[in-house]
Amino acid sequence: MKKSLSLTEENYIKAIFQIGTTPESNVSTNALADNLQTKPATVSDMIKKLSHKKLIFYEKYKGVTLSASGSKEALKIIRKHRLWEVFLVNHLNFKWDQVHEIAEQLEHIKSSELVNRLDDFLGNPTIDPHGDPIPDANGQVQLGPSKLLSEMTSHENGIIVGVKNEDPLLLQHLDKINVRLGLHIEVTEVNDFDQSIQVKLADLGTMFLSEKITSQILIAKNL
Amino acid sequence: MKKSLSLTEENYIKAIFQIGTTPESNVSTNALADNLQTKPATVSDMIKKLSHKKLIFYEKYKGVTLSASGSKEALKIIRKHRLWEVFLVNHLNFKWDQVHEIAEQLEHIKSSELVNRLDDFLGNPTIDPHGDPIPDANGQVQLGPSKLLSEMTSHENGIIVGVKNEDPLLLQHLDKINVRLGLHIEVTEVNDFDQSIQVKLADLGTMFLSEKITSQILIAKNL
DNA sequence: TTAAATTTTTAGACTAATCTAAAAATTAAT
DNA sequence: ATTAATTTTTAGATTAGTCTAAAAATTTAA
Ligand SMILES: [Mn+2]
Ligand SMILES: [Mn+2]
Ligand SMILES: [Mn+2]
Ligand SMILES: [Mn+2]
Repeated sequence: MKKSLSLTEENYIKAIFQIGTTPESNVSTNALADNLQTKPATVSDMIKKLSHKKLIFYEKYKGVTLSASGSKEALKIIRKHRLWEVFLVNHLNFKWDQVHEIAEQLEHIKSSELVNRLDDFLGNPTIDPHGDPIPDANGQVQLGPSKLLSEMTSHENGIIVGVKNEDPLLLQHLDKINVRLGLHIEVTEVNDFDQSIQVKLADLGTMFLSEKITSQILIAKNL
Repeated sequence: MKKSLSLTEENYIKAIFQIGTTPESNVSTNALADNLQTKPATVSDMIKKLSHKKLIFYEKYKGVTLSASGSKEALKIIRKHRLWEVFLVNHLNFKWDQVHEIAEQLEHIKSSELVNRLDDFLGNPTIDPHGDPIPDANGQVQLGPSKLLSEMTSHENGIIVGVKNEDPLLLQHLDKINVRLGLHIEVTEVNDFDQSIQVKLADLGTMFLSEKITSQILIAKNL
C-alpha cells in the first residue's frame, strides 16, 4: 500500500494541476512558488520529492507536468474541494464568497467513503457554487463549452455559468450588482478604449462592466 | 492575535482533557504517550511547549493539568468532533462504529462560523452517536447522572445512554446483540465470580454480558 | 531506609518543510 | 554572439515533531 500524500504534497499537486493548461504545458518553479506563496528554492526541493514519487515529470530547468497518477490525485482533491463548497452553500447557508477558505481545509480530509457519501447526500451535483465542474468518483469532469464575457462582441448573448476566480471581493461585488450564475446576459456595447462593456442582464436592465470583471465571467451559449 | 494551535498541539490538549478526571488529576507523561501513540520523550518536549504557551500547568515529574484556556481549547475540539459525528451518522448514513476516525480529522478544521452553522444544521444536538454530551458554543456541557452497567446490582434498571469507548469492534458487537442507546435495561442476575451479568433488554428478552462489555455501557436512572 | 524498579527528563539525531544567499543555467537584449 | 537579466538550483540553516539511548528523579519494595 502506497503511503498517502502529505497536506503539503497535496497542495503542490493541486497547484500544478490548476496552473497547467491542457495539453501539458510545463509549470514553472516560479509560477508554483507564486501560487503556493512560498519561495522558488522550496519549490525546487518539493519538485524533486514529487518527481521521485512519480507524481510529476520533471527535467531540471524545464518545469513540471503531472503524471497520470498525479492527475488522478489532483482530481480527487478538487472533487472534494468542490463538493464541500456545495455543502457549505446549499446546506449551511454560507455565501459563495465565504466557502473557498474553508474548503481549502476540508479538501484534505482523507476518506473516500466520506466523499462518496457526501456526493450522494448533495444529490451528485455537477458544478460547485462558482460554476466549476465537479469531477465524479472516477475523476471524470464534463465541461460544457463557454467563453469569457470579455471575449464577446456586441449583440452576443448567453447564460452566466461561472466565475474564474474565487476572490471574496470579486464575488461580493458580483452579488451587489446582481450578477449571478444562471442569468441571461447580452452584450449591448463594447468600448474599444478600455475594453469595458455594456450588458443587459436578464430583466434587471443594463449596466457597465470593466474588463477586470468581464475577464472573470464565463458565458455559455444560450441554446 | 494569538496564533492558532497546530494539529499536534490540539491532539495533546484533547488527550490531556480526556485523560484527566475531575477535579484536576495530574496527567502523567506516560499516560499521554500511551494515549497519543508516541514516546514519553516526545511528550516531555511537547509539554514544555504547551506549558510555555500557558495552556497547561506543569511541574517537572509531577504531570500536567489544563489551564482555563487549555480547557476552553479542548472543549472546542471535542465539540467539533462530536458535531461532525452527528453529521456523519444522521445525514451521511454512517454507522456509529465508522465515524470516530473521520471525526478525528474533521475536528481540526478551523472556522467557528462553520462549527456554529453545522450545530444549527444538525438541530443543536446535545449528545453524539455514542451518547457523549456535546459542549455548546460557550464550552458548557450538561451531563445527566449515569452509572456503568458493571456497577449495577440485581433488579436495578434504567436506560442505556452511552458507551465509554468508541472501538469499532465493541460498537459492532453491541449492534449485533441489539444493545443500542435509548433502550431500557434491567439487571436480572450478577455473577460474583467473573462479574458477568444477565440482563433483560427492552422486549428483546434476556442475555448475558461480560464485564468487558458492561464496563463500557452507561445507564441512566429511568425517571 | 537503602536498594530496585519505574517514570520522567535530557542529550543527540533524524525527517519534512521551510528560508536566505549564492551559484549555475537559461532566456532576453544589445 | 556576447552580455545582461531572469529563472532555477544548490548549499547551508531553521523549526516542529519525532525517535533512541542514557541520565536523573520519583516511587515501590525489601
Ligand atoms: Mn474554492
Ligand atoms: Mn469553487
Ligand atoms: Mn469519536
Ligand atoms: Mn463519539
